Amino acid sequence: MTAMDSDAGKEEAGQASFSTNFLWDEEEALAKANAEPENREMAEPSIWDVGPEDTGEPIVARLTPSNPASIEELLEGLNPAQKEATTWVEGPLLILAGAGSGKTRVITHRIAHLVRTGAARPHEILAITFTNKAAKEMRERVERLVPEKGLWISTFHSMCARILRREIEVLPGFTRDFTIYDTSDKNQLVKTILKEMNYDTKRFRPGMVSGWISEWKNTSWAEAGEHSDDGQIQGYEDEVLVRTRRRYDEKMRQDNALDFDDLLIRTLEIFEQHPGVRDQYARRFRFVLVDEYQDTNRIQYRLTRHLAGHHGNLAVCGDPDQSIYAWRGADIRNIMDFEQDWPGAKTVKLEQNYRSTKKILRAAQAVIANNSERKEKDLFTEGEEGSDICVLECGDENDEGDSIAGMIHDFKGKGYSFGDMAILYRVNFMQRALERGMRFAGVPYQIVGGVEFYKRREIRDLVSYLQLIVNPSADVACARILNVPARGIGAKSVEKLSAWATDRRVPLSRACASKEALTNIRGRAKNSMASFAELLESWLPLPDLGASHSLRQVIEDVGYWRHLDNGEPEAMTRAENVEELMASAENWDKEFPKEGLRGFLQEVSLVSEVDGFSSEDGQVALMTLHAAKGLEFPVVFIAGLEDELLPHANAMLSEGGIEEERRLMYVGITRAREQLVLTRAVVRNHFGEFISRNASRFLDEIPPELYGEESEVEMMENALGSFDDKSSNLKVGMWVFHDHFGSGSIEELMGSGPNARATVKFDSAGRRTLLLSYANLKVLK
DNA sequence: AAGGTCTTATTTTTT
DNA sequence: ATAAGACCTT
Repeated sequence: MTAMDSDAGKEEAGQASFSTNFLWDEEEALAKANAEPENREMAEPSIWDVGPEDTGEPIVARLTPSNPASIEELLEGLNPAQKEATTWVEGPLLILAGAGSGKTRVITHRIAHLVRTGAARPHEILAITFTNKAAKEMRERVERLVPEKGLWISTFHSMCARILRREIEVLPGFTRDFTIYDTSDKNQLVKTILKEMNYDTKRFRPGMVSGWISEWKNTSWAEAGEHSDDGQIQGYEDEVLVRTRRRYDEKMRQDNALDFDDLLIRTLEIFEQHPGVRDQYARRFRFVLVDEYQDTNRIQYRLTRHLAGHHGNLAVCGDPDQSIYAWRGADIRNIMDFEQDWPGAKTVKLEQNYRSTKKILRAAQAVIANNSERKEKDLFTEGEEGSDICVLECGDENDEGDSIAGMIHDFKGKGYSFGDMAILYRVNFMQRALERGMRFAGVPYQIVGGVEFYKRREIRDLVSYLQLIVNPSADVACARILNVPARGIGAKSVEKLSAWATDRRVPLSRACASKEALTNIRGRAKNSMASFAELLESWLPLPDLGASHSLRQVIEDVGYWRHLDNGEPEAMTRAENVEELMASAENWDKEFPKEGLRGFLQEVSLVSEVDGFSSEDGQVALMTLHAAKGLEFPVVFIAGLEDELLPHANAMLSEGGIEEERRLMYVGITRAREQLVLTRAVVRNHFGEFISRNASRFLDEIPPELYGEESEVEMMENALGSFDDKSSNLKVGMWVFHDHFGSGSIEELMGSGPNARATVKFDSAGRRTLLLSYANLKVLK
């Protein structure tokens, strides 16, 4: 409480010092921190605990390597640049790490070096990664070098969630039992609000509005704060958006809920309004590391600033050429301007690539060289020349899947294992056809990301129950399961209940327990709501009894098994998923017995399935190019190399869009160690329509001498086979009929054999280019 | 209130 | 092509 009280009058000061001078006045900060006695009770250590405070002794005084030999050993096998980055102790450090240059190795060794030299105790180190998977991997690798526990290795989001669990109660309305709303919870809430405010949900689609809210938070809020849109509402659309957003924020507070953006924003708010709280963390983390720094946004930048600004012991690591999240607010300036931002910064470039063959690296560099705004770097490898890059031109998306599966079997025969290979693609919908190809050819595969486990209906239902148990204000969760399993509570009844609750600013779950709220509701719905309230009441002790106990209780009390056993074909899978959730809850209780249900829910909200990916499973990995960041595979396929797919059509609309797509291509190519296969489909089924597209411009950017001769051959072989040559009897100017597009005239004929295409001007469907083997055109004379 | 059929939008990328 | 939503019937 002391922190809050003494900070109350410092709001202005906190803001001012932020905008004028980022680096804190050290003495002032320390004096402030020391004036606030630490009176938080430290219960038994748990993963959320902040741990012992820094004693304030200078770092140099600590440099007492207990075992110089162990440091020698640590640095063995590092190249000079890697060694330099590893052993740099104090002050800002920028590590510009090209793809495959041993970046993770440097980070983990750097952490080990800090600990082994005595410069830092493990709990004084904060390492931030981009995904939970990367965090997990880094933790494992560090643990091999530093057995001590207590390091914080997490994503920005997990770190903030963790801080907020302790600190959020300084913000009015929130309690530490807050719920994390994910994207679909958020969409659900936005939709409810749009309806409540009588806006047209067709014109203002919930997904689009919540996207806008997110963008607003990461730009306007980040620049100008809470009131940045005051007085500048222009036109109806603006008004709808702004009013919806305000209601959304209000509702989030009522629900005691935070979305992904809020996790960062609220933490920042606390840091800025309550410097005392911030100081505790800033003093504790004497060394801060941020990985994938090129993909951090302005809010994350400011958080970093708050944590490391005091001592300046900040090491960031990244590669501007791999910045692929500008669409999500990542700001390349963070890394580009690092040296100006942090005076006296040391810069180390890691330019030796240890991953890919010469040919693969050359291809990657040839592509990325087409980007204009770059920080020059000279990536090189002493590795082998390697195999040619293979380009496969396929008939359609199924053909693409089959061809890739075929090549996977070929590679398997050449000594690669399935787990050595990955198929990357730009958009998730491509997954389906590729999956089909794998299944057809008996290739074992795993999808990384995509439709996530926690998004499945049965999982969401049960998680919603648990969320509601911990946080009775979580209306989105409540609305979701009020009638699951079916209890006879229909839309009309929910509407009445929620109107009553909204009027009184009372959570839905409490409304169920109110006689008054139920007066207008009759029959079965009324009874069900009342007994639902009783059920909730009976669950009050659950949060302290562990995740798996809670889950089992819920399943039993609501008869969830019976609900699942409804004769649907998916019933089995759903039951299996529930079993899996049970298993992960049990596992959680075993691993973190102190965390209980609350910790489990946090884990569930922040950990995606990408994080569960393991390369040792002997399965081919299927994932988007974005999900592949940070990974490497001996064999990489990149599918869908078509213009408007990669680069994606939508990306071309925004400034710098093409360049970001090119970086995405670069990321894809540089995932490959030995073999790279690029595929494209001439025709692709989109929304049930066949459309043909040109080869990606990025293919032309790879020097032809890197392609093998076999590329062309494979192309023909794959495209041949099943199709007859139907081009012979067609001529320009002929009238033809197409089953889908109707009648039209041939404007142009291209290619031959299986690749023969015709551009037809249809009477109603416009001009289209069709692959003749598929189009089945009938001549009308 | 629940279950069926018809219409409609859906596809960038993710913590 | 599919899934969610609207709309209709029981």
